[in-house]
Parts: sequence; C-alpha cells; structure tokens
Amino acid sequence: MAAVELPERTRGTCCVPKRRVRAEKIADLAEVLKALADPTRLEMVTILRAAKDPVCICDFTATFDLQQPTVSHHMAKLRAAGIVESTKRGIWSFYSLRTDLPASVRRVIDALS
Amino acid sequence: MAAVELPERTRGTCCVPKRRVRAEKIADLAEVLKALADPTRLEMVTILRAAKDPVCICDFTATFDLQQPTVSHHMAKLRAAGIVESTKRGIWSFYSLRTDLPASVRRVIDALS
DNA sequence: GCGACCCATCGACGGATGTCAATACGTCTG
DNA sequence: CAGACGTATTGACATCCGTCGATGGGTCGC
Repeated sequence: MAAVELPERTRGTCCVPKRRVRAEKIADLAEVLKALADPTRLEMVTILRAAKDPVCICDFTATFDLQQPTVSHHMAKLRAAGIVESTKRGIWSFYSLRTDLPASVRRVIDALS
Repeated sequence: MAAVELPERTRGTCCVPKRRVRAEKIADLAEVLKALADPTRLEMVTILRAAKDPVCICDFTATFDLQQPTVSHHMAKLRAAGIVESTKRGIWSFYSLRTDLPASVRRVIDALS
C-alpha cells in the first residue's frame, strides 16, 4: 500500500483547517446524533423506519427489556430531537418518523442499518 | 394532507415489532454515533473528510477554542471508535479518516454535512 | 546535553444521561 | 361512577462525559 504523503511542517506554526460547515448546523446535527447514539433509541428508529404505519409505544415496551417509563423517556428524547412525532388514538400513543426531516438528518437515518 | 392510518388495537395485547438488525450491530453503530455526537468531534470528522492529506492535530488545537488536552482527548475518542487513525512524523501527529471503515459507518459519515 | 516544542495521559470536577419506582393524567369498559 | 388500562412526568441515583490543569514522554534545534 502506498505510504500516505504527510505535509511538511515548521515548528511553532499551525495552520487553521477550513471550517466548512456553519457552527449552528454542526450543533444541530450533533444534537440529532446524540439522540441516535443509544442502542435502544437507535433500534427504535430503525424499527420505525422499516414500519409502514405508526407503531404503538406499547409494542416497544413489549420489545425491549426496559420499564415503561424508560421507553417513554427514550421516545420523548427522539421527539425532542425532532426525529419522531406522535399521535394519540384513544389510550394508545403511536409514533412515526417525521416526514419533514432536514435533508442531512434524513440522509443519516437512511444510512443506518 | 391525508390523515395517517392508525392500526386498530385491542386492550391488553401488544405485538412485538420485528427486530431486523442484530443486537451486536446496533451496539456497534451506537458506539460510532456516540463518538460523532459531539460538536467538536463532528466538526473534526467533517474537516478530515474534506481534507485530502492527514491533518496535524496542532491545527485542530489552533482551530477550536479548547485546550490541547481536550483536543487530544477528542481525537483519542474518535480513534477508539475506529473512525480515525494517526501517524507520527517527528514531533507532529497527523490524523486521517480510516480507509477501512465498515460500510454502514462510511455511509453515515458520508451523509454528514 | 539543554531547553523548547508537540502530544498523550492522569486526576479532578461539574453537568448530563440512563434507569427505575412512584405517581399523576387521560381514556375506555362495565 | 369506579376501576382498569396505557402513557407521561417526576424524583432519585449511579454512571458517564466534556473540560481543564498538571504532568510526563518523545523529538528537534542550538
């Protein structure tokens, strides 16, 4: 394999790499990634992505080895991050991926699995 | 907009959504996402992705408003997550994205920015 | 060799996070 | 209405995380 070319350096001087992305956008994306960076929430998102219809949260409670408040807490985090939206029908709460996700967020979620 | 069709439910019964992804793979991906889920590290990765040659860590220290140990700590996290690799040249340490990233990780990183 | 330079590691500290038990709230059934 | 059911919220607790100062180790120039 060809050795990678390393740039020449002079002592005491550092160049500043171009910051191509707006700081605000970086922060927003980091928030989304933080919401996805948990095994439970990550699997929730992949399940919601594969599901055609909204999924009742009671099904998630039955899926994961976690207490109901914990499952609810995770869903609240996904909703706070703007990844998920909820609908109520009688006693039940149904969750689904938001359809108006920003393009970058949509790309990241599509890249999962 | 057409109302989303919500599945019928009966009290006391929950169905278990199909878990399509292996638990191990979910955990690995969550680890990578956790490494990316920080504004500093996220920008580091986008800079490395845009850079053709390995980048000296002293340049990152000059870029971010953080102390040198903190920058080093973030790079160590990216390396521990298998996202980044380092080369030494004299005094300097150069970092670059790993070329043998798993396909899913590569897709996620390409989806950023 | 000595000092300057670059980098990694360690220890500490405040804040965030995941989890659960307890509780409160809304909704349906009988 | 009364109770059962599904869900969200609160409070508590242990753990993890980002940041910094201090320190140590390696490398170059003088």
